[in-house]
Amino acid sequence: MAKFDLETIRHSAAHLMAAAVQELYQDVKFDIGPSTDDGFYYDFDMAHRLTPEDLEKIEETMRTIVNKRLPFERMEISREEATAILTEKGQTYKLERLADVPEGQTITFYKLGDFCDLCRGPHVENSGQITAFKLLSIAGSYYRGDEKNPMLQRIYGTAFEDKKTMHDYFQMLEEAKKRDHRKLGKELDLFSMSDMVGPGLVLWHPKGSFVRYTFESYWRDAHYNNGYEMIFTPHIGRSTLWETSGHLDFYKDSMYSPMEVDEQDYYVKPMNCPFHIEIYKSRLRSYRELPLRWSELGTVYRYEKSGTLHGLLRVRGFTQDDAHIICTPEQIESEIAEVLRFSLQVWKDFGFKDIKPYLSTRPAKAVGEPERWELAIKSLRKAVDEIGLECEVDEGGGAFYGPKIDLKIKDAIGREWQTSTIQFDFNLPERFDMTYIGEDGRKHRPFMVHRALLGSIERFFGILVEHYAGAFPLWLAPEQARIMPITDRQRDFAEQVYNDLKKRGFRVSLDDRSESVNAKIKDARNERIQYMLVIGDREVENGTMAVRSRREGQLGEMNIDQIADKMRFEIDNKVC
RNA sequence: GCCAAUUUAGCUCAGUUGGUAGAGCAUAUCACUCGUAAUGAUAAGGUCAUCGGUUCGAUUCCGAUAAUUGGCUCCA
Repeated sequence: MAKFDLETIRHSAAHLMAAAVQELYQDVKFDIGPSTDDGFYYDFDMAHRLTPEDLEKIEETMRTIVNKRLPFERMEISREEATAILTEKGQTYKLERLADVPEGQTITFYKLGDFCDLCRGPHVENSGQITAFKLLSIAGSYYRGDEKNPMLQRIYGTAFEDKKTMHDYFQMLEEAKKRDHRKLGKELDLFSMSDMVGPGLVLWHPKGSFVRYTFESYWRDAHYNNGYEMIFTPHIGRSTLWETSGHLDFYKDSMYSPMEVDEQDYYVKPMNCPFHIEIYKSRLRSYRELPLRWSELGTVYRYEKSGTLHGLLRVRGFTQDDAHIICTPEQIESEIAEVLRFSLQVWKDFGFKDIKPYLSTRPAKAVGEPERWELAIKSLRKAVDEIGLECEVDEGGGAFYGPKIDLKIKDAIGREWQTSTIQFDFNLPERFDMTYIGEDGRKHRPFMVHRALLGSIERFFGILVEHYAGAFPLWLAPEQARIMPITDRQRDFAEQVYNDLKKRGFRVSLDDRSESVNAKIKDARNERIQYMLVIGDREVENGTMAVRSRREGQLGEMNIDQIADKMRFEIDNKVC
């Protein structure tokens, strides 16, 4: 059992780093140096522009401080004293941070060698107890996270209880690097982006498109089977639509500029909702036809700031697996429970087992009647309870237009991704004056819920690639098996096998290149092909093939019915 | 958008302290017919991201632009 918790070690390492930076650059002004989920950082302001080589120097200095085993000394001082010390040292950021400390709270400084810092603590006892640390990167960061403020230089580092744990962490990072969907996307020929087309706009290659086509088909079938209907809506809409929805007031910066047609402004859609609402409003609606569950794989375009784009995970043109549920207050509870259940089923089919819901409730500034909010939140809570998952609650974390549940899923190497979202909207039904005729013959305002299971198709695909490390399960794989005759003598039989498997509906290829078996195996491995069917003289004679599975290794000789049954089982059961 | 770094062949990368470039893989051709992670030979392939400046001369130095990467911010 470690003597100090990880947070304490990391925070102490941040101080250690700050002490080293002070030793090297005398004019440095300090901001804050907290621990994070993966390590720690410290923000500095100084004339010198840090370079990667500086990190080595700083690490070196940190090590000498560690070797000196200097104590972390805690000092309680008065506010006046603290102000005096910080003023004398010219630590302007720290002075502002000091002003944030509430009146009456004890003010503490921690001293490590010559470095003395306003800090709540706690820390390890001495610098010798920080045994495993590494500086990772330099980044810019706005003071207090506000882009109007000056940009400080941030150094990221990490620290662990011991060297072994740190080693494991870096191994995980290595693994993540190997799985990077941008790297695999190129290697496996799945997708690309082009300068000519524009940043954040994805080109889906045939293999990536096949995977997408396959899971979209699954998605459509699943939706029809779960009581949804499909709709299609246009990519552009007149400005009046976006004025009514409020997007032009609140969201204009993220929308592509309008195009003028017949003296009217048309905008490319950043969201599908207004179109779905217009379908709803195309005629008078009765309570008898509710709930309506309308889904669409709707492609939207948002002008994301250039610096935020990241592979498939953050793009400018993407397809939402959108759906809107329009229902009566009485239906809300069961509808929400059903959406949540449906989401979990979908995630399980893709091989994600670790799922965690996050509930966000009413913020201070919100639209909609409080009773509606209450009913909505109650239904969300109840749905989570029924499903039996532990839920984290972010009080006041909802959007101004409604509360929501987000789902976070854990991938194969333990990273969390925010994906599904189930959001109430009390704003758009008002703005568009959506109504239905109730049992009482009068007009009522329906409840509307936005919901995306996969989030964006692009982002979901990126996550899938990383989750499977490029080796798609058989039901999604663009190529399920490759037949490899050893020499030209087996060619006829190999072709026969190829045609037979093809006829049975499998996605197979025939590698009849004039290459060695070794070379063929190597290439198939690199392309993440699940089944390699090697055919030599022996197999021709027996009417079989030597099966090598990516996951299970050598499986020995099998005839065509056996391998077909095996693959069919894996496909039908979505084995991952 | 902001801070920083990067951009050389289809890919992964060397390289030139300023005299227009090189490897491996991939590709093509030929030979080889092979038993579970690379058979060999030959050939082809580059306005060194783009535009401008300095210079006798720029891929190299300087500036701008674009894209990418790591962060910040943003993600009604």
